[in-house]
This record gives sequence, structure tokens and C-alpha cells, in this order.
Amino acid sequence: MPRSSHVAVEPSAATGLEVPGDRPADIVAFEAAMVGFFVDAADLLGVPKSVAAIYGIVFASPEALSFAEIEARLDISKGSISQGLRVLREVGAVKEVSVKTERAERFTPDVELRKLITRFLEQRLQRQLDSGKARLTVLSRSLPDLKAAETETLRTRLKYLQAWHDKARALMPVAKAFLKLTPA
Amino acid sequence: MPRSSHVAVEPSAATGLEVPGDRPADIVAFEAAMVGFFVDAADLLGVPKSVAAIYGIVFASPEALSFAEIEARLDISKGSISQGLRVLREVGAVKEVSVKTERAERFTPDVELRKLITRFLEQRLQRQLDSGKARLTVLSRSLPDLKAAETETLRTRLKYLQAWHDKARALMPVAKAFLKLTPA
DNA sequence: AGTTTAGTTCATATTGAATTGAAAGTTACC
DNA sequence: GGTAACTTTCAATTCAATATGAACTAAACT
Repeated sequence: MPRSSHVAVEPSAATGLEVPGDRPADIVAFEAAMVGFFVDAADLLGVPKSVAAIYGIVFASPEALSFAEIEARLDISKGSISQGLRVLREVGAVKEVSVKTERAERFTPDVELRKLITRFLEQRLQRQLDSGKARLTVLSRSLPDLKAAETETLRTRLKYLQAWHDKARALMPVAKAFLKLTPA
Repeated sequence: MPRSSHVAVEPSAATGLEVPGDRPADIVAFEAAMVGFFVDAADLLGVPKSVAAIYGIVFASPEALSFAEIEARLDISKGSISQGLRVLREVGAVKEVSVKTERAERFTPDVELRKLITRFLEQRLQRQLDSGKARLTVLSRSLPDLKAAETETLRTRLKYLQAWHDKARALMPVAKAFLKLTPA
């Protein structure tokens, strides 16, 4: 149960009406909106909410945040935060910043969204495209034998699939190049 | 439990080793591969397996298939088939073909993958882009007030997000145009 | 009218992914 | 080397998305 100024990691809604707790309302609201932004975007890509929320809260803070601060702001269990941070570090979405006087690590966004997106494209899409290619090969080798006309129908359909597949493959580099004309 | 020559709608695996049942093994194998292809592709896009499987089995048949045939070939419940077919009809992925001598409807792929893909792009991506845009507006209006330097950091981050967002928006039409240079 | 065939609906069951929380690990400091 | 602060691990749980199947509707034959 949210105890105070936790950012709701919930649905898409306006997320309004948080109990202000002890932190300034405007800041809490800003954080909520940011978390919402990333949560929405993430589930389009199939990334777990908690991970997106952690990224969002870190992104919304001008100062690097500690594990404890993230926990305090996000009503998410320690376990999830630990795992979420691991994922985010692995993909280079956040980086650790040590502060000499402190024990705990702190995290900031390792602002290279390009990396994240490229990585995503490569992993999910490229993989699917590759396995699809393999399957298509198998398919065209294993056309069952049927009446000529029927076989022809299937052959045509396969060609059609092929063409699409090729197009999808061709699109990837275009997309990447496009995204490379980047900002910051 | 699959009773005979059902196409397994399972994981990505080779799907091999089906009990041949009473239909020719080569056909069954071909169907399985086709279903596999679409199931894989679909779950990349977040489409339920059963829907993809139905499309696959229909796509793999040179002849339009009846509800009963789909059921017989796919080890999927009537309920799912009914719903799956509904979805597929709605998005124009399959069309009904009436055969005068028969009571039951039959289904063929309404081969316009372009439609499907475009539709997908528009619905999921465009929607997210639009809601994202709205959120970004809110965010920049509600920058909390903090020390100047901090506010500046946040403002920079927002600009950065903005830029990405714009780029994503710009990419959509490019992708569409690209896909429009189509085959068949 | 009644029976069979075809298909749909929807409450419930299944399943797999995400999340939790408590116990176990680390590391720094006394 | 003890203990407190911090973090990770992982078995159990929760939850949302899909799938199921029995009950129902509609149309087609007799």
C-alpha cells in the first residue's frame, strides 16, 4: 500500500490525486508524468512496467538517485527495483555514480536512448527476421505436392511472404540510419 | 489433447513429430511450418497465438477452409476459433467465401498484408505517439521549480525526449512509404 | 414443429510473466 | 570479527491475458 508520495505505476490515466506526503507536490506531479510517459512507451515495446517506472523516476530527477530514494518514490518492492536496475544497467540505460561520502550507489540516466532503441531493434526484430528467413526456406523446400494449380497458389503465396520479409529486412537499416541523425 | 494430425500451436520449436493421423504427412508438415511462421511473427507484434495460428492455417491452404476444417487442423477450441476469425475478418486478414452447395462459410486469406501492417502501425504506434506528445506537453508545462541548474538539467532532458519523439513521428510516414513499394 | 448443423457468447480455467518479500549475501565501518 | 547498511536472490504469489467449453442463438433441412 502506498504510504505517501509514491508515484502510482498504474494504468495510463492521469495519475492525479497523489497524497502529497512530505515532498513538494509539483515535483511529485512531474515525476508521475514522467513515469507515465515511460511506462506507456515501454509497454508498447513489451518492457515491464516496473523497469520503465524506475527509468522514469531516475530520468525525472536532476540529481542521481539512490536505491532507497527510488524505493521511496515508487511503491515498488526492493526485489523489483534490484532487478529493474540490473536490467537498466545491462542495457546501458542508467549508470552508477559513486559519491565519495556515501555508501550507496546512485543512478542517473545514461542518456543514450539511441543505444537502447538500436539494441531493441537488433535483438527483437533482427532475431525474428532471421528465424523467419529460415522458416521461409524450409517452407519453400517443403511445398506439399498437390494438383498443379494448388501448388501454384501456394508458391505464389510464399513468394509474396518472401517479398514482405525482404522488405522488412531492408527497412531496418533505413530506420537505424534515420535514427542516427540524432539530437543530443 | 491433440487427437491426430493437429498442428501444434506451440513454442518456436521444430514442431516435428506429429502423429500423421489421416492427412498426408507432407501437407501437415507444411501447415505446421506456416503456422509457426505466423505465430512467431505475431507475438513480436503482440497478437495472440491462436489468431496467428488461424491465419497461418488458412494461408497454408490453397482452398478456402471451413470453420470445421480449421478446428480439425488446429487443436484450438471452438470459442477461440470463433473469436479469432472475428478478429481476422475485422482487420481484413481473411475473407469469407460462400460456396453455394454448402451451408458453412469458408475462409481465405484476404491477401493484403499491407493493410494489416499499416493498420497495426497506425493503431498502436500512432496512438502511443499521440498520447506521448500530450504527456510531453504537460511535462514541459509542469517543470517543478528547483535551483536554476537543476531546472536546466530537466529542461535539457525534456528537449531530448522531444527530439526523439519528433523523430519517431517522422519515421512513420517514411516506413509507410517504404512498405508501399510493394510486391504483389 | 422438431431436429440437426453452424457459429457465438461468456463465465470460468489456464498459463506465463511480473512482482513480492523474506532470507541470504556483500561491503564498509567500528 | 561483529554489526549495521545496503543489495541481491529466488520461491511463492499475484495478475493479466488467453483459451476453454458448455449453454445458447440462428438458420437449414425433414
